[in-house]
Amino acid sequence: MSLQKPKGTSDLLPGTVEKWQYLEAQARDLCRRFHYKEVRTPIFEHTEVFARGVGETTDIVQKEMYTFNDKGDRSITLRPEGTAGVVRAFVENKLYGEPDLTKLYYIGPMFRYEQPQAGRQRQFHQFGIEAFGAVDPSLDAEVVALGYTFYKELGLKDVTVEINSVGTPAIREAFRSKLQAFFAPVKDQLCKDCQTRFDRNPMRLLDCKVDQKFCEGAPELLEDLDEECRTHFDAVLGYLEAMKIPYRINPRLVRGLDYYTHTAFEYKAAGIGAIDTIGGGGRYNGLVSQFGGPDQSGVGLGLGLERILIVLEAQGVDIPAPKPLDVYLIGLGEAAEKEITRLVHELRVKGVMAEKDYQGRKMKAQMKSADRTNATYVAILGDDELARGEITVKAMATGDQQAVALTELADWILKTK
RNA sequence: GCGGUCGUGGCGAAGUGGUUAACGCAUCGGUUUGUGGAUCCGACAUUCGGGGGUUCAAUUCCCCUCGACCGCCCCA
Repeated sequence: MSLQKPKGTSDLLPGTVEKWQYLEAQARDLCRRFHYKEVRTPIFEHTEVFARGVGETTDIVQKEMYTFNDKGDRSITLRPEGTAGVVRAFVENKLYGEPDLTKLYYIGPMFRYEQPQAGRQRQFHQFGIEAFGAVDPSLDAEVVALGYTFYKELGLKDVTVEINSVGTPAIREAFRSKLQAFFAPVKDQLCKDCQTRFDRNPMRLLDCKVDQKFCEGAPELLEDLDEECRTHFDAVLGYLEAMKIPYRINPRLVRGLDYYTHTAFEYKAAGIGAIDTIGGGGRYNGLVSQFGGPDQSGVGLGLGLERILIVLEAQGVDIPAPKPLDVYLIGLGEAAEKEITRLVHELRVKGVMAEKDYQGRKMKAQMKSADRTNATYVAILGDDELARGEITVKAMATGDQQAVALTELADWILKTK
């Protein structure tokens, strides 16, 4: 069948969207308290934004972007991550001119052309934040803390924060050569992937699962940090401790995006098959100027919403159920059914969640329907009630029934809620 | 991009080279001419992801394709 959703995408149907709405509501409230404001940037950008922003050598840019030419022959790319677009918007709109820090958040879809698997889709969703304008390590810590708090408040258990300092581009460059020198003698013995990593991204060698035996005694980036980096990193850790955010230093943590400087971190949790990263972020001090803005710094994070949902499910954490239907109206006979159509509208306008039958089904079927819908009340209107200007209201949980004046039904229901 | 498993009604799931494709759940109707969550009875796939091939005959065998799930690379 050709009329199916593109590979790696999904339809979020009723029953599931409520969970998304809950996640989004939690994220918005969290950001309100941390004083981050929402920003909505385009879902597609000029390819340059990501190619230059994320880094030409990254996997994202090299093989995962949804890129196409539009009718004006411009190269357009569906955003594979959130930071580059937000930085672009920050610079383009000259938000750096504001007297205070710019603290932004976004929630929305991202796109990467990859083979789907557990916790990985071609269209997925991220909740992310970006804070511009301060190099203060307390801001790094705040960003880490916000993500951690988000997980905590959702009820996620056993989330680990891994953190590292990736220094400055100059330090990384030097470290890169040092690593290559270290691995050069055994280069031929490395796995196929590592042979290519050797040239492209030697820091990834340290992460390799098969070549761990060659990693012993390898140089560590943390040891090569200069005074400034070291001080910054220690300060970040100090603030995390002050906020009681547990963390684990992972000296081999490298992120898949080129723009990070100083702080880099990831959140990990079990339960998504082979994948354990549920979010990550870091500081990016050169990115704003690279986009043509002033020399302002930034820190941010991105959290995968699908992955959170998977882990919540795996851990058996309940998400609050949406409110049930207030009342299901049943009309018996032509006159009563007509009145029900008017009444259901009146109730809705007055703020009651109300539903009725549209298929001329028997009363029994309508009762079943009301039961299935989890309606709090069923209101039954027949000729006799209609004549008296009343309606029979039944509480589904207890089975209790009573007559309520038609004119007072809305208030009666609202009062009992 | 590469590798593995799989694709039967709304859902779950059996099945076989051959005249009517089990069963369970759900749904609808009846048992109960105005009362749900129980019982019993009945109804419900010209069709087995799509295309092509082999065959007298294919849902069952072969090829291609699309998709799902899982894994590698990498990440959310």
